Amino acid sequence: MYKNTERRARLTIMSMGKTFRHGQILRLVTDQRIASQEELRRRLAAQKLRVTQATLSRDLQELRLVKTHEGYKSEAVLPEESTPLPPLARALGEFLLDIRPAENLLVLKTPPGGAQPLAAAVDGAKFTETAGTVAGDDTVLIITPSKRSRESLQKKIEALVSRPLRGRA
Amino acid sequence: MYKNTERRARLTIMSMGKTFRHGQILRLVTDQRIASQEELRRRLAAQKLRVTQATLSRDLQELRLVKTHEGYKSEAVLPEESTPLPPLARALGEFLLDIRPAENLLVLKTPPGGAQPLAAAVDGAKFTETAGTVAGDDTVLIITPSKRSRESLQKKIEALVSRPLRGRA
DNA sequence: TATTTTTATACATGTAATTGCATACTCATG
DNA sequence: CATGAGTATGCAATTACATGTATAAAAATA
Repeated sequence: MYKNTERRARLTIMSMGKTFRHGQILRLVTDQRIASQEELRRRLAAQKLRVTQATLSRDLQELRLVKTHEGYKSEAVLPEESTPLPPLARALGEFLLDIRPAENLLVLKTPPGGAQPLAAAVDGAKFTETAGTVAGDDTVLIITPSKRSRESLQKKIEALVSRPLRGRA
Repeated sequence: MYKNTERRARLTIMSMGKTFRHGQILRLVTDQRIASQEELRRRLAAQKLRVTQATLSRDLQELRLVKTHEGYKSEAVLPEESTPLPPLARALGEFLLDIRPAENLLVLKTPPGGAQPLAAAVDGAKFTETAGTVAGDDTVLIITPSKRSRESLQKKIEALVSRPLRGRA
């Protein structure tokens, strides 16, 4: 199912609520501590997504989120707190040519063909500041919610660049 | 109604139908020369997949396979041709995972590969607020002239998402 | 262990998706 | 322009989904 659960979103108006809701659940769950399905229900309701606890129980199951002492987490990332930086540091070292801030945007320049892999690495790092990334051939555009968050992100990236990768950061 | 055992079981049954058939069609079509839907029907029937020509006509359309002098081919590898634009509401339902406002930009997140079709649908809607759109793999960036216009556009999109076209719980 | 809180499920219901059938449409030929 | 092969589509029956309600099961607490 979903995408089959997997990959393919169902083409239905009905699932419109479901697909988006799943995305929201993932977002809520990853940046804050949701202690119960009831709490999650309230959070969603606060943004006009009104469903019952029963539905959330099913959603969490489909999303394979499990409850831990710190809220719901993806079972996949449970084993170990992923390694966000190494891949990014390497990608930056290999591709980054320039960093150009622009208000709430951060533009990364690379040699031709380097944008996609670098963008993938940036995505993989899952910075909380990034609202999204778009990559062309030699340019990666990172969108952040505000100028402030862009500055924060920029510092992190610059730190990775100036200090070549070494063991875990 | 059937006795539901488990949600996953149903899904499996479902995908065994259409999804599996689609996979078989792709396989057959890529290694041999299928000259007609009737021939395809016979080939599938030979492996216990019995459906009518009408169904195959629909399948081929969904798989975006077009007929050429050498049988059915994926349109993707053929000279470009515009794909019918899915209505925005439908595209949103199928792909939209999250909406992230950022100053005068609106970032729409989708599952991998969903950005292009969703962006096409957004373009098709011809909102007066959009100055332009850019799409990567799983991110659609909509640029608007101002924060104000972004807010306006955001509301319109949110309305399409949270409120199904036809009444529903 | 009893009580309360939280999560999972059987069931019913409303919708949407899938598919076969019959038939219309298309296009190349004679 | 009639014919026939091949393809598309309106309609109806069937099947599958999503979700709420009510309630059971499980977990946490007292």
